[in-house]
Amino acid sequence: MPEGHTIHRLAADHRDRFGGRPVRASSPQGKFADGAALVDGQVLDGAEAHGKHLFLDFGATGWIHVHLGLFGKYAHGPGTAPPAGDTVRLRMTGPGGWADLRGPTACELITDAEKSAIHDRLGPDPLRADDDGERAWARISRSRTTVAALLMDQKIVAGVGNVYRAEVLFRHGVDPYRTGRELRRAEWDAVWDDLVALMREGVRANRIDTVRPEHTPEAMGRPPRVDDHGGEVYVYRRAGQPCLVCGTEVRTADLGNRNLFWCPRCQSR
DNA sequence: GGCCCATGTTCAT
DNA sequence: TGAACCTGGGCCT
Repeated sequence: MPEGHTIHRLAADHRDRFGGRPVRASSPQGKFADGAALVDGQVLDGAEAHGKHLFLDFGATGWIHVHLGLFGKYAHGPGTAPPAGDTVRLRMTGPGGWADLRGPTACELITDAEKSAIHDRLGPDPLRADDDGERAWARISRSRTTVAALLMDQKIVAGVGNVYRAEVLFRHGVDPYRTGRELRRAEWDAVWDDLVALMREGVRANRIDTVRPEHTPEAMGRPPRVDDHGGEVYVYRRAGQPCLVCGTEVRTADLGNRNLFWCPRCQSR
């Protein structure tokens, strides 16, 4: 489920649900038992996200660093937690409710220095207020790598995943196989600004919607489509379906072991 | 029950 | 470039 918007949303959810008060922490599955024990009873001072990394601030005790990876999921709610089962890596509870973490790639207690090292290897994040696209452009504009690959590289831009990659390139008519150095400055600026807007909306709605009102199936006089991943999108996982804008079949290809989706007509050189 | 797939990353070769 | 890791849903038998 996770691209950057999910993680920023989780940070806000943690602040709202647990912030400023002691939490109970445990690891029903056992793999984070030591870390959970250290944090148990401590006050959650804050939560922040950088790209797809979540950091829970426990002051002098350190930070819990969570990365959901491809399979990780959070479930949370008010009141009493449901039965944990044997896959909950981390359970936090407090007066505001509960949160269960399953299947993460990373769930570890880290120091300030270790946290800094993570920030240092991440590029600017469209969802972090102080970040901008300059550092990303400096690398993109020199690169012979495809724009599609560059957008997924967390050292270049933090937080973009397979859905936002496909969708933002579609929205700007950029052929995913163009190289970074073939991208014009104005195109990158527009892509970055759009990522900021799309991902902010993603945090708000807690899903990825990218289709402009004038391109919805209804507005285009086409039959309605159903997305199986919760948002309304142009090309992501729509291989073989007609492009919402031009009707050409959406294409897919393997790029670096991930599925790429694009419209060969709307996104031509 | 088994198999495939998925909005991800790291490490070994 | 490929394998490994982590979980769950959908679809097949």
